[in-house]
Amino acid sequence: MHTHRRPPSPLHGPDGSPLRVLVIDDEPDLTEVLSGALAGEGWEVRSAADGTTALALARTFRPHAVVLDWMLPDIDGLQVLRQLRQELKTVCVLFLTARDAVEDRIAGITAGGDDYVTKPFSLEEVLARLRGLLRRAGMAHEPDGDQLVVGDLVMDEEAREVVRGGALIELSRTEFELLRFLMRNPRRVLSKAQILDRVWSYDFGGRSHVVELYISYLRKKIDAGRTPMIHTVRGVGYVLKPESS
Amino acid sequence: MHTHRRPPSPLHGPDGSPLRVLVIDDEPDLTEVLSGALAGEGWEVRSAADGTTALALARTFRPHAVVLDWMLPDIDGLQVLRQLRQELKTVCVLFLTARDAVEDRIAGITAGGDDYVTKPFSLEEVLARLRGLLRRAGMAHEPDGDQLVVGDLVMDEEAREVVRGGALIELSRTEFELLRFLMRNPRRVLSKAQILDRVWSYDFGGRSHVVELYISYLRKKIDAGRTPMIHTVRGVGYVLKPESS
DNA sequence: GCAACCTCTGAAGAACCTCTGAGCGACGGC
DNA sequence: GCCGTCGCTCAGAGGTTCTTCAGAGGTTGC
Repeated sequence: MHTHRRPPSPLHGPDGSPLRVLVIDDEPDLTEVLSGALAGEGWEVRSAADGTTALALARTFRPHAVVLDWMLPDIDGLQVLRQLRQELKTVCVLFLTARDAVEDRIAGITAGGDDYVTKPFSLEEVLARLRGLLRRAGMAHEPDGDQLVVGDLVMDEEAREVVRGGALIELSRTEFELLRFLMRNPRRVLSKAQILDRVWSYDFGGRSHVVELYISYLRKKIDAGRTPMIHTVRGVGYVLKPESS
Repeated sequence: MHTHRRPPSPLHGPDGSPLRVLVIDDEPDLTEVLSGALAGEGWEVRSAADGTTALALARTFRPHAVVLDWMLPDIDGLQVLRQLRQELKTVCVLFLTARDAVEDRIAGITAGGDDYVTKPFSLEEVLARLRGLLRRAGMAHEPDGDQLVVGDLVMDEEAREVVRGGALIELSRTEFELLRFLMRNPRRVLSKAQILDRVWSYDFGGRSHVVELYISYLRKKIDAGRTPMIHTVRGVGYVLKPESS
């Protein structure tokens, strides 16, 4: 299911070992999906459903990154964070929180280099944030920094800027995430289901043609009056590729 | 080019070794956040929760700078300072004190080149003070001195002066710190949470739209009638960037 | 103690984004 | 070629997010 990306090339940390991530969440479905996606990106994944198990596991697994649900059955998220920090000196933590739990004071989290994502989130968002954390922590993920390039189309993820042939292109949030997903998988046909799974939040009941709609928005902004880069593969999905092929 | 990319790059002292800072504070949350932020700026960080531990640690760790809470469970801050001074000849000390605590006594101390910040403080404030101390002590932090430049916008941190296109701009304290944070991260989208975590004090329960408000103040002063440099990225945050993109 | 200034709150309105439904067009099989 | 299916796009409702105003309360400096 999650086989996009050159499948089994594991990511590597600065020490040469493959990058390890620990997913801590008590909703089995969510854990499943997250783990799958992360594994598909080349991470070595483990998961735990509560804080105690997680901490025990972390001791031997020694993850480079942790995806941590703020609400756990046993221990509170901040506690887990502190413990983790104490035992592993360099670890990046990405929190998952309910939208209105932000008020519960996650203050200071982002200042310490960590980050958080509010539910419901899209996989793209989680993966992107994680990449950002890693990059900032110096465990280079992609060597070429935060520039995504396909043909004359360039995306700067940090600045959230997209440029084609020198012209700056304004994108909405969803448009941006869709394009990012396409650009991360150039020359590869992505099905609408795949796109929906990655770009839209996991609880989206999408019955309608959202993907087509947003593809059409993107085309208007990106392909407008130029040689098109977004191609439809009838009955299968869409591909993004530079003209030359 | 000019951009200060988030350093995985450690800071370096005059002797070439990475800059070391020791955080001495007995509130775990605060220590956590401070350490995280400092590490994120490229410091090598250690922390201690009381004076005795701190002094022992300092002996082997030999920090270039120390962030020291005035109120410690065991020894009094002044004592610690004296001891530190005796064992490390060149060390910069930044005190953390309660607002109404013994300002006069501390005033004497700062004469020695050290500095202090009163609680509750913002991370920006602590980090900036620390940079100032280092610079004054000759352990150059940023080679280009204390000028922040983004496009035609210039900030002199020491003088607390901001100029755009030749015109001097008056800013309140919060406005200044917000702008400084933006200017330290040009062309990079900062989320409201990040801004809140850095610019507002750590104990701020901020429920309302303070960030938006202050962004609007800044815009009125900085972008007024010019090509805007502060841009909203809907659903994500704000970016500061010079026009030429 | 007063004036000047600053910070934050609440609320209202504006701007913007997302998704739905529907109609039309394009493609491919027969 | 004709028809059915699949894909494209329009227009708009509804929701979310941003902006700004006006003012209360606090702080600072005189």
